[in-house]
Amino acid sequence: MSVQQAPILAPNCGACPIRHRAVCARCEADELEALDAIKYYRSFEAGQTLLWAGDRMDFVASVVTGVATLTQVMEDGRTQTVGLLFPSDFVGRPGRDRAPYNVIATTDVLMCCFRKKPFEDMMGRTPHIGQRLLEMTLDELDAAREWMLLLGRKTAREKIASLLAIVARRDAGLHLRAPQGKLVFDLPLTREAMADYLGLTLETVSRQISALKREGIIALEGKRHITVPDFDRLLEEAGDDADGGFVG
Amino acid sequence: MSVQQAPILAPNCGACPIRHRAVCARCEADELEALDAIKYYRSFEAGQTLLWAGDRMDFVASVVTGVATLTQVMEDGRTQTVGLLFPSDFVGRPGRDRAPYNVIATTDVLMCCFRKKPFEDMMGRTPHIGQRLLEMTLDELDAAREWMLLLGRKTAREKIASLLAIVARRDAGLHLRAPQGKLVFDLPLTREAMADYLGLTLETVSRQISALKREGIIALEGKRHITVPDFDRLLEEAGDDADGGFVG
DNA sequence: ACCAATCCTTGACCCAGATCAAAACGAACG
DNA sequence: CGTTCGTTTTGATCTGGGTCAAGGATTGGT
Repeated sequence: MSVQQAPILAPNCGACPIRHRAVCARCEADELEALDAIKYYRSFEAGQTLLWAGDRMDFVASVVTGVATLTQVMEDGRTQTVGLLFPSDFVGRPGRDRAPYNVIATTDVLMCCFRKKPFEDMMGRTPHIGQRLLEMTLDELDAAREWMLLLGRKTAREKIASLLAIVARRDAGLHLRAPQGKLVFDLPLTREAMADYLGLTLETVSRQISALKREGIIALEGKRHITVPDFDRLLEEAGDDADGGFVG
Repeated sequence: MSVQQAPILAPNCGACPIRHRAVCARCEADELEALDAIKYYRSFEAGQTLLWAGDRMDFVASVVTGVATLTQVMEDGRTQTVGLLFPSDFVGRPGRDRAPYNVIATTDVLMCCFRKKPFEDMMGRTPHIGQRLLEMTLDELDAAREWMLLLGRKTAREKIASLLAIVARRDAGLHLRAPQGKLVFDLPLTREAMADYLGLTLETVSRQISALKREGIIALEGKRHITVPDFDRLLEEAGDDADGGFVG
């Protein structure tokens, strides 16, 4: 929770949080400066809850490094993760002041924060930030709906393959283009966190990962370090059509 | 598909599509007029596909009467509905020109359409329409995430109860407040459409509805007409906490 | 080096919901 | 009115993934 100096922020964090997701071509120098003036950093440890559902939220932020989840919990404890936050993803909603979900760091996380009031003022003055925000929200909506298909209709194996494909893509440097061929990355989630995102139990996650490994679709070294020899093959297992899913 | 004169449009359709969802307090008279000038109506029959995924979409629209679904289909035919559109709901996304999902009328539907170009121009001129659109998109995102919890973690019975609760609420006149006590409405979906939305098979949907009926939680007359003697009881079955879910 | 705490894997068994099959119910139509 | 076609219900059976239980690995603390 310590406030700290900015570390190496390229290429994910400039002054402008909007730029985190994709370059905001129309961000003017003076706008960037204005944002610069109100930003601050916070870091969190793996496993920490950054924010509880219902908490007052007086800032918006974007992830600089690490991965966090948005998670919903029923009274009886059943848990569903409804979003994954990678570096460059945005948290918080202008105009709303309560967090709707638990936000949990699944690895160590560094966030770039802006107090909400000045950020909203800023939004009012520079309309294309609002436009960019609408676009990002539409992307998230598409991602959520893609995930609904996964939760409602995919098999356990397809679910796992889909998740691996998404993490691989995001890890491989935020390109929108699907990477080809061999790919190496670290899983930023425990088996349990994967299960919560996929609507499965951790045992099923473990079994399916073992199966994919046994069949040579992935290789793993330790519990978290994954090698995908043939990314297209993985996509086939994911049951995605053609373009292989979303980027949200 | 015929273009026709405006029927009784109160309270769902004025000139301003933004007003459909909730009153847009800041819509000026001249803005409403401007929108009026570019709107037109289209009607569709139950079962008709209004729009195929991938279609070029040169308009935005809002539902005036009837219900439609947003549906995703995998190559092998597995189908998942990712959104329900009730009267006052908005379709289409400024800045994107392809429909991402099939849009299917599940009852006869009347849409109020605006050609995209003029609508976007209009948005550029009146920034609070953009703000309202962002807010509506955030609502949809919340709804999608609520549904992810349902798809990932709820039992078949809870899924059915949740869907009935949502339809009942929307049908009962678009109040945000949960209605109390007795409630009567018509299901705008076939068993199959319900199954596609809930991630179930139609047989399971049928069985669970029969079970709820047998236990007196609902009564039905014909296949579609439903009476809920005690709405709070239904909410309990839905497994929602306190406020009982979403409005999106 | 040992212990405790996490996290992960694997096995045995079970059950909610899928699948397969058939019959009942309307509504539309000659 | 009988026929047809789409929708819904119900029954019988199967199975993917959940549940329960036992051990491994890995890490960090003392």
